[in-house]
Amino acid sequence: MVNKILRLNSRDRNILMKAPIMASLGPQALNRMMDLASAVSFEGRDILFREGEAADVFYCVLSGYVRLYRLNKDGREADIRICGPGENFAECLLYLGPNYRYNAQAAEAVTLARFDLAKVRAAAEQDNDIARSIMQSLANHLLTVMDCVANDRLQTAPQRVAHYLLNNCPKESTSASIRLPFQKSLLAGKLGLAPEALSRAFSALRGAGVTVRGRLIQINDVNALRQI
Amino acid sequence: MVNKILRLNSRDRNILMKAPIMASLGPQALNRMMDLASAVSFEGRDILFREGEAADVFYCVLSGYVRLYRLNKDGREADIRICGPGENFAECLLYLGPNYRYNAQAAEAVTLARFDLAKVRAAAEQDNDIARSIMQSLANHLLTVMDCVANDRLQTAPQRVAHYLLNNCPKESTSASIRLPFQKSLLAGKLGLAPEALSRAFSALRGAGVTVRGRLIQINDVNALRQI
DNA sequence: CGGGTGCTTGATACCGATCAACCCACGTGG
DNA sequence: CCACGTGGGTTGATCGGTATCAAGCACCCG
Repeated sequence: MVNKILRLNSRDRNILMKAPIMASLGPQALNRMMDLASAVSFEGRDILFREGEAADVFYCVLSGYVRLYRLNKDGREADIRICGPGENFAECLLYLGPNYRYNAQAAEAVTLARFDLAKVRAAAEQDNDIARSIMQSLANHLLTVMDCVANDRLQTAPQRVAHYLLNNCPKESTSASIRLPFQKSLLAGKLGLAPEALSRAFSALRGAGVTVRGRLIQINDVNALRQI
Repeated sequence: MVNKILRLNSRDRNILMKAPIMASLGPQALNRMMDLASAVSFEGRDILFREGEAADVFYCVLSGYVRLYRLNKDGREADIRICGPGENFAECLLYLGPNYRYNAQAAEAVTLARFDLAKVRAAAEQDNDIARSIMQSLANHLLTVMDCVANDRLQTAPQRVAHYLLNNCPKESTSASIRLPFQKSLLAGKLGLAPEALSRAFSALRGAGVTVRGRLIQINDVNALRQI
């Protein structure tokens, strides 16, 4: 497992500064947070941490994708969230219990910024900018996950896929083409589907003008998708 | 619709001070927040607000239960969260867009504490205690809703019910009896089930020593429930 | 060429939603 | 006191959607 902890190189620093949790900070809060960040990378399938382990750091993705998921006692997995570049996770532990509450796995090779929970907690106490940025992040994640619950409970597989596509194509366009940023099996998990169900959902959407070849998705009629 | 806005009476003040979002505050932060609170009550089935409406206040439940839910375009409803006494909701809008993101309905007669979003936001900027308390609340809700996603995706109806019962009976007990604090149909929604499915799940749990009469639930063997 | 891996397709089983009927407790009014 | 209506809950029958299992396919890379 390749996960040496390093200072951030200048390219990673640039990426990190554009991440939402950093971008809204004033200059000195930004410096303070950047000083707390270290870099770490993992290979695909590496486990970053497991549910129940002692939590001492939270992460912000610089490149690649990370899967947050739970296991039931039979060993079945359910994805809770997929985190891509600029997204942070486990920051909710800043003010909660001492253990991780889900598993995190690299879906591919990833580089991450690492933040010591205790140090960021201390920084947030002293700098309102940092506290505000954390609250924004928490509030955003909360709404995202609430959306997820509502979608799971209200939408069928083709509707979830249509919804995902609409959220990932330019607004106000009549047609669009999208390149998935990750494997279809990952998208399936994100949408709460088995890979087979995602495949069938794409077939069902062919009738609505959706063409799939590999990671490329052609949408002929965006409005037709909205009717699904 | 009975929803006159009043100063809190002394009984409501006592309840509110014990709510998690207030209980962790130091004395002057507590006073500051108590001064911002006003009281409002609704009858069962009243709508507190709808998705998309301009959001100017968030709430803390003093008595009764509130349903947060979404609609799909066919008008079907899906509950996102059920809030009981001491719980607050819509506080995530403190640092987000100007509109409510879900509907809120009184499941029965309720009394609520009302907080002006802008005033609390200003208070949080000045008082770290308040900011910390909000972060704790957000982090808690985030984990709760994440649990909800994982449970929806991993558990069958009887498992969800068993899980709910276990979370609501004293730890380390061999048997227990529970009185549901609300209607079964509300529990069904909370667990992402149709009322009929909840009813069937209870029947299925009879084999595991669960007896239901009205709102009273007898659990003969807590450990048997854990095996479900 | 051979063997992965990711994806698709088909057959089947299961779970829960839905619809409909019924039950029961309760309150109301004749 | 009883007829009636209402609301919450249960039960049964059916349907639809998705998981699961199994087989086959396409592509990449050694």
